[in-house]
Amino acid sequence: MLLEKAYDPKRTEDRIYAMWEQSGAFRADAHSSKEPFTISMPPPNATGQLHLGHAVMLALQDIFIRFARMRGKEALWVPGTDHAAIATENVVIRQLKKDGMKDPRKELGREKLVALIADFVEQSRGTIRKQVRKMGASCDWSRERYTFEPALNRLVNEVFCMMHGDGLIYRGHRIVNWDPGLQTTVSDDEIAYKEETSPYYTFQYGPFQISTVRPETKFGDKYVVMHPDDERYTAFKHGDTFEAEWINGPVRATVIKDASIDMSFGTGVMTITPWHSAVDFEIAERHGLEKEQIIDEKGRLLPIAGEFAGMSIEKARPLVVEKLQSKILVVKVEENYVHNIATNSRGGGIIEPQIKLQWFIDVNKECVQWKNQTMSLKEVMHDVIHHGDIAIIPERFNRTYFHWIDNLRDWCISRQIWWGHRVPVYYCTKCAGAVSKPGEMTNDQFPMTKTFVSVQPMDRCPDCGGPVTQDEDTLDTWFSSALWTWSTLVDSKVTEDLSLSLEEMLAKSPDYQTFHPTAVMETGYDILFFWVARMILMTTYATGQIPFKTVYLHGLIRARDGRKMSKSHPETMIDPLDMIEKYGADALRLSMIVGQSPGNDARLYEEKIAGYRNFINKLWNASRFVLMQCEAAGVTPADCAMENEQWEMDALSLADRAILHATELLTEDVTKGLEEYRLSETGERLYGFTWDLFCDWYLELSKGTANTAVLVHVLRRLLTLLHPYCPFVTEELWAQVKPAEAGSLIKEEWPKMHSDWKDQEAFDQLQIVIDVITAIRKLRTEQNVEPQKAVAITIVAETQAGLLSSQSDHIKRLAKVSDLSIAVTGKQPTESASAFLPGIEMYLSLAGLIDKDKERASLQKEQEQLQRFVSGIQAKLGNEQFMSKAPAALISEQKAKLQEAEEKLRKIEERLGGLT
RNA sequence: GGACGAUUAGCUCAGCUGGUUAGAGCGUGCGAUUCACAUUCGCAAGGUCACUGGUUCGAAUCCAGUAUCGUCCACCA
Repeated sequence: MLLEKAYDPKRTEDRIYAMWEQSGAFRADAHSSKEPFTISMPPPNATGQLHLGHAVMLALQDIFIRFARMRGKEALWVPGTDHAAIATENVVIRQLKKDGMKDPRKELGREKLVALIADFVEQSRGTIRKQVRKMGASCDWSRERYTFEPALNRLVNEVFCMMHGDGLIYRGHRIVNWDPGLQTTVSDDEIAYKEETSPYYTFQYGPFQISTVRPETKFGDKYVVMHPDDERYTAFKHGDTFEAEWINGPVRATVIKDASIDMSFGTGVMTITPWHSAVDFEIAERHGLEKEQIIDEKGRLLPIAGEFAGMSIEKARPLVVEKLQSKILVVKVEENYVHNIATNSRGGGIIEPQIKLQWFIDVNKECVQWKNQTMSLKEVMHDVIHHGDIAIIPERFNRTYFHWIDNLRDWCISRQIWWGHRVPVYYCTKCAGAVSKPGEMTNDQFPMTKTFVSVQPMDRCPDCGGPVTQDEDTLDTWFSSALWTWSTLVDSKVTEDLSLSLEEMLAKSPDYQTFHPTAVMETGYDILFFWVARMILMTTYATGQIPFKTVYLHGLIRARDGRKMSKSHPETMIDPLDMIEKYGADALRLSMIVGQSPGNDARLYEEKIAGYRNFINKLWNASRFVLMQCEAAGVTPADCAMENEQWEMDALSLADRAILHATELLTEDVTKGLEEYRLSETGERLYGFTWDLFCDWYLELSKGTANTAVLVHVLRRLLTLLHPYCPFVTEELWAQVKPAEAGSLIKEEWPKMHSDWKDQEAFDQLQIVIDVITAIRKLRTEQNVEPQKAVAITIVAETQAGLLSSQSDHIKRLAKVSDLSIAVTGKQPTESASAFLPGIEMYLSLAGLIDKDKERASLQKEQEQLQRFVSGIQAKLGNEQFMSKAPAALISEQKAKLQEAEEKLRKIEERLGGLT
């Protein structure tokens, strides 16, 4: 069957994908005796659209998993989606508001809103599934998971209870990042600082001058803080009080000395607002100072603001300044003060720090058993990277990771949104006022409540039988994502049995037993902290295992000009689905892999994708050529079985022996490259081999003298090696050339080396033939010989005459030579132009038409290059230090090169002398 | 303020543990259209490897510093 002239991915990809899926090729077996190899797919948001970030991750992981599968491992790639708590709730609420609802949370209530979001997710989840398939991802769909499914909820609750029991989870009044717009807390890592220019005010505050960009928070300020060593203020002692005229009348203020104050900044004095600033909060905690709330959760001023109460901060700010001005307390205003404001990276709302009662994970408490020691979560996280249990690629991210751990504060895990795993904690309404566990509450300004932490829903207080209420908060979405590598491997059925402990559930889950820890976690470096670090934290704690052995961090895909692709600049956006439609998934995959090194950003643009589309088409046409050769020879490709035939290497042509040798080398390089996760380099190697050696030389050389067995063998090998990179086209072509007994390529075994087929000498000899042909072509072009015109060539080659004679047909055909004479010795024919290779002289005879100027120019250029080279080597060899210190092999190599170059130079100079 | 990365051909990038006459793709110039492919083929032009020092027999590669760009972290009231 003859192939179409050009490859059409649209007629191939969906069909091939369906074939793979139906054949069960993606499915892994927990009871297999093969070595397991697992990847957990970072779950895309359930409501999302596939973007380039997903595309690159799918391409990389698919290469890893296909390679592992072909190498005979039990390869499992677990797909899934994320409920993306804040993001998803936002999307739905925004839509409801668009549809006319004023306050969806209030109007619908918790249950109805959550049900609506669940419906929405259910509907849109199918989109991403389809899109993942479009990329060719060979993941095991029978094991698809969802971060918010009941089984995972059970595990989330279980881990929460364990951690609470170990005192690693506590509830406390702490300063948190509050987003007044979204009405929820945000973790430290989700804060993005934005530069802003605002007026900067300096006020008189008693005997001091204090500065701020936020006058509206200053109502409750009654502490002035300065550095204990600040000589300007030695007159003031810690604890001194004084009276100051302030916004709403006189206040009594206290002097606090604290070493955290930067003396060189401004006046070196500041007032503090502990309720609305993390730094101030810490100072207040250190000195046991009072804290007062000034701004409410909606961002409005509280009664403490007096006449300003109820106003939004934006509205109050100028009015407060006005009032201070009227009291002549404004010392100066700097209009264009540049500072950073904290915003929520999801949604962009301005963050207003607040003291709130929240749930935290204690990262410093030493109570985790790890490697027979008791450590804190921080220490475990540090240990597994430090001791190489987990390797990060590229390694430099270790430093970033350690730095992050060093600065890590307790993780606030509660969120005041409804879409997510609910905090599994219950409060007795009757036992209110009683203290449940000592140390559970950290701030005794607030009343205590009897608290129960429970995996199973509770409705009665076990102590008094009174009614209980559940905690209103949900958990940070990363809490459940942090369990992903193993929670997805726990048998869903097992989680329904509430009598089982976590340990028992793990023991009863064959998938977990077989496939965890996973082999490699592949994700973008931008979520190293959010996710990778937290998986390490939670998984080591909960299961006693590391979640993965290798972390492969890919870079960001940027627009052609290096900018981040963003919705605000639609012209920079590349939609992977459009690109698949236009160029095919294989081309898109290659364009994102080759030229992209781990941890580094890479630019993508359409021409690049088109370039790889061309490559795919090249491969297609090479296969088409091989099939045509088989047809012409009356051979069925399926019957070709190089491996089973006893080939006498000597019976093969030079080109055959050389390509077999090169194919073995290629196989070695690709295998090693993929083992070492060097995907870009390996992709380039395959590209170059296919196009330059196989197509441009071997196929050309085989025209007229095709050895179909070798052709088919090399093509098969090439398809196999390329399959992880471009699975669709290779699978499609495989069907045409595969051995009769073979199945689909996805299940094919990775090639084994055949050292018998190595023949370095043949390869080197072919290289000489290639060089001769190229040199003749160059001579032709230089001498303006018309492409169709056949020429006469004389070759004088002392040692290689035999080789070149044996290949004279190839030289004649590929260099368009009609009259080729090859001799061991001889003189330059008259009326000819010359070119030289080591030990080989080539003369193009062209009676009366030789352009001597061009020949001279060409030879002179080469002469110059050679002279530079020769003098470079001579200097080296004349250097005693070099001769005594350089390795012997290098010296003899240099000597040989020198001799070769000198000889060639002599020939060129001889000829140049004859030209003048 | 701290850390990390980048700087190699017009553009986008390779170049692993120091020894190459520094590579690729795209683009450019010239030429080619029966016989796998114009999504093609042939030939060519194009680089003092950001700069300054150092280590070394030898540096694009290792070290130090400088400059420019980028990213992350911290955040100053």
